[in-house]
This record gives sequence, structure tokens and C-alpha cells, in this order.
Amino acid sequence: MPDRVTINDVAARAGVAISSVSSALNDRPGVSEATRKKIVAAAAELGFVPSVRGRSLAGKKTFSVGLVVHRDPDVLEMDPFFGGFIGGIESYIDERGFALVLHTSPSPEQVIDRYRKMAAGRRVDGVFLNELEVDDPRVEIVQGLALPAVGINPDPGFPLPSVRQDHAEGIRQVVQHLVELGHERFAFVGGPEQFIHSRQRELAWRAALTSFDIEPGPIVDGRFTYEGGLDAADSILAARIRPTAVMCANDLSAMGFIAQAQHRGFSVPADISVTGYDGIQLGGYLRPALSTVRTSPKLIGFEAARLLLSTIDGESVDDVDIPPATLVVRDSTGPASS
Amino acid sequence: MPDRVTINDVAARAGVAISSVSSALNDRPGVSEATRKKIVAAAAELGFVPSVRGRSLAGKKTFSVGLVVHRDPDVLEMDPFFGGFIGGIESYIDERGFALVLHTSPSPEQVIDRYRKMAAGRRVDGVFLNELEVDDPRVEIVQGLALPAVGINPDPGFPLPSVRQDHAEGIRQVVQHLVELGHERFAFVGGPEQFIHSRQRELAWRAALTSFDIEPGPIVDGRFTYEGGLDAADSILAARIRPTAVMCANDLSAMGFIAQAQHRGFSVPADISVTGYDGIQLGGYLRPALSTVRTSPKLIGFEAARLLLSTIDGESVDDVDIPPATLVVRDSTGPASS
DNA sequence: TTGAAAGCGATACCAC
DNA sequence: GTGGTATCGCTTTCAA
Repeated sequence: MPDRVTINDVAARAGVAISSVSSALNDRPGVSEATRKKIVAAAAELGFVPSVRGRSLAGKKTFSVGLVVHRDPDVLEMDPFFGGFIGGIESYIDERGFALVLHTSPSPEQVIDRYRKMAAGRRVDGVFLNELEVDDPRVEIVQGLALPAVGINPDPGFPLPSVRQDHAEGIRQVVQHLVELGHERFAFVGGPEQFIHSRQRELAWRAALTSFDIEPGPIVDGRFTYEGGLDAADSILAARIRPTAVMCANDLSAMGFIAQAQHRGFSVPADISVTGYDGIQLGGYLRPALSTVRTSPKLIGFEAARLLLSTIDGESVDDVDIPPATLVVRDSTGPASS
Repeated sequence: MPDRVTINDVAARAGVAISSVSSALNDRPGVSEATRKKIVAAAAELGFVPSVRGRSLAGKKTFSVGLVVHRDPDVLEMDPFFGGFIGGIESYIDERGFALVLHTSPSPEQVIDRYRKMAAGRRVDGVFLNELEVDDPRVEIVQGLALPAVGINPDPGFPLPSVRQDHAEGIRQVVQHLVELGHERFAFVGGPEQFIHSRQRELAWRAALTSFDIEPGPIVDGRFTYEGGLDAADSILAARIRPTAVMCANDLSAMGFIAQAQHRGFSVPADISVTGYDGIQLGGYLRPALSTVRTSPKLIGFEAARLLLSTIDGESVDDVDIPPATLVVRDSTGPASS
């Protein structure tokens, strides 16, 4: 492999010292305009691109941030949140010379190990903490390692800088929408209880119903998966007194729910109204198109990246609140049947 | 941020020179068993983890490989191939101390720039070339930069080490399956023509039909997207003489096709049989469940990673052939209606 | 404003 | 078998 152009080559070409090259190319003061121009020209001619290796050793930064998907790699295939989230991260860090190091971790034990290695080996300058769980062990790890980290949608009082998008408002809108359609019997299909966002959504659902003086009705686990939605539909639709409206805690389980409801001969929304939560693209293409609460994974990723890079630079940052997720009414919700 | 323990600390602790520590910890010869033990013990006590930064500067390796998703970040949300592919890469490189650097690139021009930067900045030791296009400019770039690279599903004669999974066999099986069901009028929904895998699938489809002495029938573009499938259905089902069986070049467009067919009052498979290509998980959950050709993105990722790391180590490698993608018969294909 | 030189944390070569 | 030491490419003092 041929050796690349280094800062020495540029310095030689411009007839200056490498320290001047460094200063000039990093827009630091202490270089005359004339010298700077000469240097920039020389760098351009030579096609100089600073070596990330060299600068990270000297500068004590790796210029990369880490994201660990701490579930089976298959979630990347099925969970559309990550696509948007990663896209948002990219759009911020790319321009700043940072790269995203992605890890997937099949088993929970490996997750901890990953964070430890990333931090100790100084492979990344900071990490994103997504899909937070109750008493998430990662918090202690990053704190112990003094590794900059940003939390995604944690509960209030989370000890690290965080990005949040309010879910309560959107869920309240769902309930109001369903109430206005005349629904009186409801059910909720939730996510795994160890996830904070599962709890948040269920609590918001309960609270919203309560504010309308409505009984919560059955609450079953949909596991955030398509299959979970299938199962939930079986369980909910088998009851003697069926709900006329169901909210699923994410779009994927809502898709499963609808498919199974249709399979069992129910019409959506004529027999039963169904909503999801997330706002994945696919939902808009379904028949019926899925009414849902649209979140902003891309924006969340963008803001999280901003916070993380600031934290890495040693700045103290405030938490960020993304505008609330809001109701998107499509075709899977309609007037109560009876 | 507290300074980490370095190789110097370990050397001091064990009372030896850093060079011995380096040799001992990397299982290189030239260290007595006794010394090695002392060093390993010292390293363990101190919790020493070698700095990737230091070793990459000295060792001329970054211990990371790059993947550029050279389309809009949204594809990560909609295209399930990446999840499995990335998971496969991870499962190989993780154990070898490598990390995956992921880039998304909204605009085509930026793609080239990305590769150039990754290579010139020596941020990665090698890259994956996926979704190859006809006369793909990336090939020249990596060759010019002497950047190790591995191609995914290229045509024969591709100048770089590659991983291929045969598509022809699976597609032939689709045709045979449909013919055995009595179908005589066919249509094909293809992908964007600049992609090599689009062409490969269409050619295989044509070849298979020819081998059964059947006319190809209409071939329309489904853009590999759900919406493209929707549009393709509109176009194909509006014809006076409709096909009774349709193959879509990927699952996503097949899903769109089915949804739109149903929307227009056609029953799948009673009125029209539909198959996809990819074998995404979601396909199994649809109603009707999607008949398709199952590929192995995870295995492809794994093997591609293996090739890439070998190439990086300077070994010359042979191309890898994954066992062919094969037909999965589910519910979206049935006997010809008339 | 400029340049010389000291690290950063490893690897690798070369004497001893 | 061992321990110095040059080296990788850059950032960052600190003199001049």
C-alpha cells in the first residue's frame, strides 16, 4: 500500500513547519493570512487528508461515536426505528469528521462487555444509550469509565444528557380521537416491560383514558413484534366482550394485530379500530393504512449526536426536548361499530 | 477524563520493558514463559486494554472496516437486507477486534467522496462494496487508493474478491413452481436497472421462462420499493389480458403489489399468484404469507467480512459462493385461475 | 508569526 | 531473552 501524503509533505511543499500546517488547516489563530493561503494551496495540490490515526493519538480523540444495538441482529431487520435514528446521527457527525461505530450484540451479557471494551480501548469518544431499561446497567458503566454518553428517551431525572420526545401528548390524541369516534371499550397492546419506553407508553395510555373517565380495559403484551401483535389479537378478539378500539405500543405489533384480526374475519376499522405508535413508513402503505403516532427518529438521532459531540468537547449541555410525537389519522380507525 | 493504564504502566508494574509487554500480550515469540506470565498478571491486575489509537498508528491498521449505504438514509428503515448483512459482518469482525464504521450517503456524489475520505484519512482498513452498479465508480476508487475491498454479488469477472449467492437457481424454482401450478401468463416487476442485482434477477427470470418455452410477458419497474410495487400492480392489472402469476424482484415491491391487487379487488393467490425475492421475515407474516426466494444476507455479511479481513492481512483469497437462494413456498402462490 | 521539539501509545528493530 | 529506541502522523507547548 503506497504511503499517503502526510503533514510533512505539505509542510515541505509550502516551505513552512508542520506546526504551522496544523494550525492553518485547523483554523487556529497564530498563522498569517499569507502563510495560511500558501499552506491551503499546498495541501490542496497534494490532496492532503489528515490521518485520523495520527490526530486521534495526539489529540486524544478518536473522532468516532458508538452505538450498540443491544438485541439480536435481526432487530435491525425488523425495527425501522434504527434506520431513521442512524440517519439522523450521520447527518450531524459526518460534517464534523466523526464516524459511527456500530455494534450489534446478540446476548445481553455481551452488551456490557462491548461498552467496556469500547471505552477502555478508547475506540470511541462517546456512546448513545438507546432503548433504556429500568435500572439500566450501562449508566453505571459509562459513568465509571467517564465515557461521554447521551440517553434516548429516558425518564425524568436521568443522570446523563438526554434527548426526549414527548409521547404522552400523542397518546392522549389517540384516545381523544377514538373517543370522538364513539368508542367505549378499549384495549392496549404493550411492549416488553423492562423497557422504559414500554412503560411510558402504557402509563400515558392509562392516564389518557382516566382523564376521559374510561376503564383501561385489557392490557396484553405485544412484545413490540409482528408476531406479538398476532398473538395479542388472538387473545383480545377471543374475549366475549370485545373492545372496539385497540392501541398497540408500536407499529409493528399493530401490523400483526390487524393482519390477525382480518384473518379471523374482522374488518378494520369497521369491526375494530387499531392504532400503532412510531409512524414507520410502511404503515402508510398498509390496507387499511395505519393510524398511528408519528415519532421523529431522525431528529432524535440528530439532536442526540449534537449533544454527544458537545459533551465530548467538554461542554455542559442541557437536555433536548423534541416536539411531541403527534397523531396521524389514516384508515385503521373509524366510528365505533355498536 | 482520567488517563487509562498504558503499556508503560504494565511494563513498570512487571518490571520489564514495554517491548516485552507488547510481545507477550500479542503472543509473539521472544519472551520467556516466566516473563510472559508476569506480564499477563500485571496487565490483568491493572485492567490493561491496549489503546486502539496507539496500536493503529504504530501498526498501520485502524482495526475497522467501512460500509457505505449509498442511498438515502431512509433505506435503512425500509430495506431489511442491511440488518442481516450488518449482523453477519459483526459476528465475524467482533471477535477479531475490528469494528464496523457505518456511513449513509444521501446523494450519489457524496458516496465517492466518502470512500475517498475513508481511504485517504485511513479511517478504515477496508470496505464492502454492496449494491454494485454497472460500471460502478467505486471499483476504480478503491483500486486507485489500494484500499482492500470486497464485492457483494457482482457479475462474473469482477476484479475484486467477492461473495456471491446464486440467484438463478431460486428464480428457476419459482418459474417451475408456477408452471406446475398451471400458470401460463406471467409478468415481472423488476428493480432499478443500474443495479447489477436487478439485471441479474431479470435475466434469470427471462432465462427460466425461456427454458420452459414461455413468453416473458410484461416487465415493469418496481423500483425495489413498496410504492413501486403499488404502481406496478396498477399497471399490470389494468391490462386487458392479465397475467395470472407475477414475480417481483424483491419482497418489498411484492408486498406493495399484493396490497394494491387486493385493494383493487383481486384475490391473492386465487386471482393472481405473486412471489417476491429476498426472504425478509415480514413476508412470512403477511396475509397471504409471501412465497419468495430466500437469500442469506447474514451469511453473505459473514463471508464478506472474512474475505475482507484476509485481504487486509495481505492474503490472497478466493471468491466465495454461498449456497444458492432457494424457493420458499407460502400462501401467495396457488393454482392458475383460468 | 514561526519553527523546533516533546509527547500520544503502541509496534518493531536492534543491540546487548 | 531482554531492554532501549526509532517510528507512525499529528497536536501542542514553548522559544526564537
